[in-house]
Amino acid sequence: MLGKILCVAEKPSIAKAVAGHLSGGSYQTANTGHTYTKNYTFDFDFGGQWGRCNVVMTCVSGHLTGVDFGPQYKSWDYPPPEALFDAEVMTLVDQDKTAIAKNIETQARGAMALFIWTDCDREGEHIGGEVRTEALKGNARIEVRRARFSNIEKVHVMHAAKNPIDLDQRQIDAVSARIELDLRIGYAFTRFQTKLIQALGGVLADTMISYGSCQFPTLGFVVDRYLRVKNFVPEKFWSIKIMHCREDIDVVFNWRRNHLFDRAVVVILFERCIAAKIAKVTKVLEKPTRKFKPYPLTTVEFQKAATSWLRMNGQTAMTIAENLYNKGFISYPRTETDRFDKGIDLKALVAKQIPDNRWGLYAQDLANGAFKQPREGRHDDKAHPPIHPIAHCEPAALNADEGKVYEFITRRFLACCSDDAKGQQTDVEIEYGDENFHTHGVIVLERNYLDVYPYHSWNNTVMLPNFTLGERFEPTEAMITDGQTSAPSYLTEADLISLMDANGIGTDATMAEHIAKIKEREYVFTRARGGGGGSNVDYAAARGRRGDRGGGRGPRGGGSARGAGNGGGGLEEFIPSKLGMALVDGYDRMELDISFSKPFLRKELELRMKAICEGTTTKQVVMCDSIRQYRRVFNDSKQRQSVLRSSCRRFVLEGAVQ
DNA sequence: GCAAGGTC
Repeated sequence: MLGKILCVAEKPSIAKAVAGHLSGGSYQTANTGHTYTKNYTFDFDFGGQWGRCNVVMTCVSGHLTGVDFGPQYKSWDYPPPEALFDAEVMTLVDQDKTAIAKNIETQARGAMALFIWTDCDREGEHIGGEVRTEALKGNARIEVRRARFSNIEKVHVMHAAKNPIDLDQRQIDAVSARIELDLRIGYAFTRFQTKLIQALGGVLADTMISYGSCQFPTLGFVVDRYLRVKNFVPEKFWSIKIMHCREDIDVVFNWRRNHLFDRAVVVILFERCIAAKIAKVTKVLEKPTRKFKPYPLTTVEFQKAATSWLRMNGQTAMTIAENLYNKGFISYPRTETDRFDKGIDLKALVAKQIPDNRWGLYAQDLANGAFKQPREGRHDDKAHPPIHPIAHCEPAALNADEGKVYEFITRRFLACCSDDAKGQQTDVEIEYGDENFHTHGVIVLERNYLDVYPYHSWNNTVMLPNFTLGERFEPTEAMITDGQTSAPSYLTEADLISLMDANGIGTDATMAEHIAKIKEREYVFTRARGGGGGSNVDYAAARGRRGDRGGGRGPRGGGSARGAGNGGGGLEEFIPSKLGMALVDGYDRMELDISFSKPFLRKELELRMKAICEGTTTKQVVMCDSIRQYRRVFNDSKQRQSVLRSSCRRFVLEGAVQ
C-alpha cells in the first residue's frame, strides 16, 4: 500500500497540467462538489524521503477566504467609522468556496504530506497558507511542503516535485497585513465620506462615495492631468527653417537650437544667416538603423495595446483574454513576464499558426528559417510566461472582439519571433552663418516583423539627395517660422495604466477593475478625444444618464455591451467629474500628512510588505504603525471635514468650473 | 451599502 500525498494548485489549469506531467498522462478524474475543480489521482515517485506515492492533485480557485468585521459593525451609524481601526477582523472561507475547502480537508485525511503548487508570487504564497489551514483541519500531522516552479514545462515540473521547499511565512504575513489594512482604511473612509457628503443633500443625497487605496490615486492621476491641461498657458516661439531642392527632392533643414522664445533674437540670427548666403556641409553620416521588434507581451502591455489599437477598454480586453485562455487558445493572460523561458519550444508554437490564412505564410517563413529568438525584457514574475497563442483558432470560432484580441496576441507573438526591421539612415548637418541645421533621412530596407505587425509603422521615411562633406551651396529658401507650445492631452486609458503601473497602483489583474470602479462611482468619465468644449460635464447631468438606465447599476461584469462601442473610432480620454474634482480638491485642501490623491500611501504599504518579506520588520509592527498612522489621518480628516464639505458644495452643488 | 486581491 503506497503512502498518499495531496497536491493543491492555485487554479484548475495548473492542477491539470501538473497532474498530466507527473502521471505521464494517465490519471483518474473525480468531481469535488465544486464546478471548476477536479481531483486527479495517479502514482508518482517523489524520490528521497517519500518514494513512490499515491497522489491526489486538486486545486483552489484563487483565494479561499475573505475578511470581514463582525455583525456588530454592520451599521453605518454606530459604532462610528473610526472603530473599524481596532475592530476584530474575521477570516472566513468564501460562501462559494466551501466545497473546495471541504475537499482539501477531506483529502488531507490519511495523507502523509501536502504539496502546495500555488503560483510562486506573494499572493500565491498566501493562498498556500489558506490551503495549509484547511488541510490541517483534516489532518493535524500532515507535513506541508511547497513546490517551486516558474513555468509548466515537464522537466521543470518534475524537478519542482522532487525538490520541494517550505512555505514562506513572511510573504504570507505581508499579504495578510495588506488585506487587513485595505479593509480597515477602505471601510472607515468610505463610511466617513459617504455620510459626510450625503448630508449635503441634492444630487449627493444617495451617492456612494467609496475610498480605496487604489481607487483614489487612480482618480488623482486623472485630476492631475486635467488640471495641467486646463491651467496650461501656451507660449509663442520662433524658429528658422532652411529648404533646399536637389535631385527633385525638397530637403528641410531644422535648426539645431530648435526654437527660441524671443522673436527679436531669432530675427537677428536669421539675418546673419541670410547675410552669409552660402551654407557649408559639416557632417554627412550614413549608417544602418533598425526598428526594434516588440518585447514579449505582459498583461500591462496587452491592456495598453488593446485600449490604444483595438478600441476596447481594459476591462473588456481582460475579460476576452480570460475567455480565450479558458478555451485553450492563449496562455495565461495575467503575467508580468516579458521574456520567454529557455525551455519553451517557440518554433512549435509558431508552426501551429501555419494553417491560418492571414498570417500562415508568414509563420511558414519563420518555420523555414527566418525564426529569431525573441528579445528578453527585464521582468520575470517566476509564475507565468509572456502571453502567447497556444493553439490555432479559426476566425469563425470567435466573435468580433475575441477575434481582434486573438489576432493581436498572435501577431505580437509572431513579431517577437521575427527579425527587427532594418533600414539605412542619413544625417546631414550644415553651417549657415553662425547657425547649425540638420536633416535626417531613413530608407527601410527590410520590413521583417512589420509585415506581420500592422500596429507599428515605419512610414516617416525620408529619402535624401546626396550631400558631400565640405561642399558649399546656396539654400533655395530660408524662413522664420512661428508656433506655440501646446497643452498636454487628457489621459487615455493606456496613459492611466502606465501611470498605475509605474506607481504600483493595483496589479496587472486589477488595474482595469480600479479604472472601471472610478467610472462606476462617477468620479471620472470618458469621452472621444477632441470631443466636448474643454470643461467637464456637469455631475448632475452624468447622474441623470445613470437614471436613464433604469436606476440600476450597469451590467455586472458584462463589459462587452458597453466596451465595444467607442463612438466610432476615436481614442477615449479620461475627464474627472465635478464630484471627482471635489474629492481631490477637498482632501488636498485638508493638507493631511499623507495625500490621498497621490500614490504615496499605496507605495508605503508596498514598501512595508517588502520589509516583512525581507525580515527587516514583522507583520505585528507594520499593523501597529500603519493603524496608528491611518487613525491619525482619520482624526485629522474628521476635524477638517468642513473643508471637504465646502469643496463638494462648490464643485457639485454650485457647479464651479474649477 | 464600504477595499484589494486571487480566479471561473
